[in-house]
Amino acid sequence: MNEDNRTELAKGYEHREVEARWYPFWVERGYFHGDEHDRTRPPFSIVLPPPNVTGSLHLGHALTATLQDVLIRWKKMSGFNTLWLPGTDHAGIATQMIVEKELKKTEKVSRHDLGREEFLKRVWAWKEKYGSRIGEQHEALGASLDWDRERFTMDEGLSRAVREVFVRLHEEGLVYREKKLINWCPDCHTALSDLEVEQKDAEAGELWSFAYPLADGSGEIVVATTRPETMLGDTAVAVHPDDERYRAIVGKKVRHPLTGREFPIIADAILVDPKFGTGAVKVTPAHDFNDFETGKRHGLEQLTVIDVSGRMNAAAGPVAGLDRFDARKKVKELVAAQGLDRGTKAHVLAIGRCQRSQTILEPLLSDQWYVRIEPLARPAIEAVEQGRTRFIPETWTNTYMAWMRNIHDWCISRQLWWGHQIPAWYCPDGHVTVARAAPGACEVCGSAALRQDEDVLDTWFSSALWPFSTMGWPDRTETLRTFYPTSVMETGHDIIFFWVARMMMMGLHFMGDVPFRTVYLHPMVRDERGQKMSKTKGNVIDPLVITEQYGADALRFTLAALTAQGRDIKLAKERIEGYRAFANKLWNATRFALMNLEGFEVSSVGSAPRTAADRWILARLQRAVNETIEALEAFRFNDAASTVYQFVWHELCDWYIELAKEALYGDDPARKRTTQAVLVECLETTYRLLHPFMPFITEELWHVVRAKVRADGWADSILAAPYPAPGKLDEAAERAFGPVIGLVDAIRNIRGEMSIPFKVVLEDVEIGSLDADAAATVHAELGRIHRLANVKDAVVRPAGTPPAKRGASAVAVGAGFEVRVGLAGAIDVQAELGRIDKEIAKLEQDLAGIEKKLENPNFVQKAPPEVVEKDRARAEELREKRGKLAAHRAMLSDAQSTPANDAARRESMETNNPQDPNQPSTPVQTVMEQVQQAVSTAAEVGKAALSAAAATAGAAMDKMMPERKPARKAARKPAKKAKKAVRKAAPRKAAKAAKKPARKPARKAAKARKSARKAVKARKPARKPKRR
RNA sequence: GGGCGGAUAGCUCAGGGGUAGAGCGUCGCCCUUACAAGGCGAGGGUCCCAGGUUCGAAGCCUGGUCCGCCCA
Repeated sequence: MNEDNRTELAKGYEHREVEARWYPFWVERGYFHGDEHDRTRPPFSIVLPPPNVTGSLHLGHALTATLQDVLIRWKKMSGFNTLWLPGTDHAGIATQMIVEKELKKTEKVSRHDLGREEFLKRVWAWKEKYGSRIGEQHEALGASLDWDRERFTMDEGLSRAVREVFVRLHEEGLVYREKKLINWCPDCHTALSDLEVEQKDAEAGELWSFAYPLADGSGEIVVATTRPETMLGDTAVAVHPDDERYRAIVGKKVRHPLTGREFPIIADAILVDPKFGTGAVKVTPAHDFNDFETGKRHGLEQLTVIDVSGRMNAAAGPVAGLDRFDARKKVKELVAAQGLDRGTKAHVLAIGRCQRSQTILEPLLSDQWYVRIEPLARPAIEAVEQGRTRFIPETWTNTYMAWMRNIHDWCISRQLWWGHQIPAWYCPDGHVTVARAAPGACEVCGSAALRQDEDVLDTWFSSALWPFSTMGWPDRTETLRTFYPTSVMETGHDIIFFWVARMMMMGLHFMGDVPFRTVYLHPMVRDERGQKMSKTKGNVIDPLVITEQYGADALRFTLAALTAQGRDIKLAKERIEGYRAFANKLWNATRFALMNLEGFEVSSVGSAPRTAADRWILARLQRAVNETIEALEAFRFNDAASTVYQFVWHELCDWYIELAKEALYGDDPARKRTTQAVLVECLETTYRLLHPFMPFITEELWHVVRAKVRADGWADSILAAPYPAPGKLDEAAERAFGPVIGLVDAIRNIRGEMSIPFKVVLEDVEIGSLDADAAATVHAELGRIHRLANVKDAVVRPAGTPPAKRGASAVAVGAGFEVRVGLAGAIDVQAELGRIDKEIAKLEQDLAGIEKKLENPNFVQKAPPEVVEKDRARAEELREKRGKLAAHRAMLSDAQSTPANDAARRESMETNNPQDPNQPSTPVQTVMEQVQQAVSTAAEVGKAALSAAAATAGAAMDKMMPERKPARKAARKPAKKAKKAVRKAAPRKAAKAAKKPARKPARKAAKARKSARKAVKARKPARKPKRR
């Protein structure tokens, strides 16, 4: 590792080089290892939701990995004994299908050609080959997984846990085998659980009616169906018991027109809706779930007419051997031929499809294994009711509860080869022996001729055990003792039923405690058009592609920043680019620091006291730390990310680094040293704060700075360093610096509005209307103000004194300060006056709104006193500001030059030979004339620049001068900025309470304006287009 | 059919009874020696609609429209 000697950085952040360096470093030093013997630190554990072993991670997995790694790294740095346990899932159906497909393609063989044993060998080989990709992807993302504990659901240990659970549940009567109607996929040839059935959006189908003749020849009864082929399996016709139309024929028999079978007309209030169709329903107990239940109620025959492949079987008589959909047509023809067709109507219906193959499922009668779920669900409901496990976002609690309370027995057998073979053995007499290991003899008859059940268990059956099977259960391991229950289950909300609910049930049943204290369900990641990512749509993105292009830190930060509660994530590459820029920003901030830390060592703390700027940034840092931790604790990843982002970019970089240059480039060694110390403290703390989100770059920078400042006391890895601790906020320091920021903003704004380039030094600047504290701060920080606003020799008036009144100036009135920028000869006084009038009018409108509110006795009496007080203060602020502006207006008005003077000035400008505008120290008066010329010309050509061409544009300018854009809002905007500055400087609540200039009118006035606008807009034909 | 969520700036979205926010994009200026993956400044809102509660509603309640998702 060469990280310890480098003390310089490349000009831009190169993620590839940096990211390659650190993962091996962390792994080799064992930072990811959870210590099951450590009882000194509190445990914090997460089990990684195991991805499908033969799959490849997509961005949903990247989100999972990111959020969990954020939690783990944060907790680890916060002193917890962390464990993040990785692993993969054998994903029965999916994997088997992939391998079968591949075998068909490459070797042109089916699994049946190979035989079970050989096929399983192939799957294992496949797993070995592709399973490693998931590891590489996690590595690229920086996931701090404890690889020593990596597990696979088909490992011997986990398989043992599966058998143990199955056997115990069987012993307890909670696992049973029964012949019932199940969802069958004719394509995958397996049973599915209810959850694996996808109800697609309503599909267009048709409702076909036909008549069953009564067996006694006394008439007919018309029934309707969406599945004509199943009529061959009909064993009853049902009507509603209260239906007068059919009362007389209930109990009679009908004769099947195609097979001649006779079966009864029954009355059933549950199945039949008399208002639907003819009010008579055909009943097919072996091919419809409702009919199955009806059949049980009435003791009807269950006649299976469709086989496991979806073909009509021998019992289907005239259509035997046909595919079910071909049979559908044929049946209609045959029935029509007998004159019994009673018409077809279009009908929209929901069709259940196989989650894997999208094949239309067939309800099929067969022997399957089930888990009796109600006894398991009850404790899982109670645990959540009692708050032993809580859901975040909370809204998922309802979803969980609703499903748990309405849960059906779980069909767990699958007619697959890839999976945990069911530990049940059958003797020739059909007795079942369930055992942990292959039994020698049938437990009923002692027969030794045993055959193991060929089916395997639902993959989710083994996943349900994941939180404890991975920790060594059924043995009572130290790992279980230390890390169970896990702290957080973090996964997508799409598997709340499949997985979360089942883990709850199994954990409670076998461990006697919930599997996790908190369930955080994250949103789904969609593409930038909001579409779900899927292989069929081809919009699946491999995280490796993104990490390669933008860096893992950028991807991680993006995902965290977009993870707000309650909405899906639309991932756009612009967003990732933005956060890559953020990484670069931090990189360069560090680069700047390194360039200015020559000779500085952490041990050599500066002797000069900290300045207001120093105290300000440290206070802001503490606030960022507190807010980040608060957000993390509430799983508000987006808030945490944006807090750090705002601090780093808009406070540390935009302000403090610029402020620091004053001292760093100055010649006061003590001040310089203090500044260096503060800068290092800010950066170093930022790295730690940011580390969980951006592990690579923070580790890199930490090491470089550590070497530069010889901080031998720092940990060997940032991951081993403590997370920044929450602390007391220094609101006084935050507030105290407000005027400095406000002033700089105000002057910059005047520059912007008046089109004065930064390079032009402002030589006539006066600061006033400060209170005593602010005046002291401004005095002390004047050098920095000069630098940031490019001002020379600004005059600070004594506390309480406004700037001197002087014409041809722009004035900004902010919260607690007033600044006058002299622009002799550069101001269009008339326009400036107009602007001020407008501004005053606006102020008055705002003021009127507030005053009206304050005059309302209801408001004053009923609103909380602090709200009233705030409005009073606001009103006072507005009045004060209005006063100042009015004074400025009067002064300008007095100084207003006559039209003749203006003309004379223009005249002289034309004949003047302009100086080089790039001369930095050109007096403002001269430069301003050139600027004006340039701007007025440029306004026409759309490109304002101080160019020689503009300067010599000559006579054309004369016409344009009057049209020159006035310095719009020069006074108002600084106020706005000042408001922002106060916000920046003060805590949000304090900022709210602080006096601030008002921009927004009271609600009523706003409403009035709104309706006025509305009236105007109403004339426009086009309304705002609907989103989406 | 039942349930849940969403509708806020051009886009993507935070927020949530007491001054409407961010990122990106747009416009103007600037290659000011940490960063052009940058700096400075600006513009941009019927917070879906209609009622109601309240001193005060974008937020709460009721109803509606549209869009998602889940369950049957």
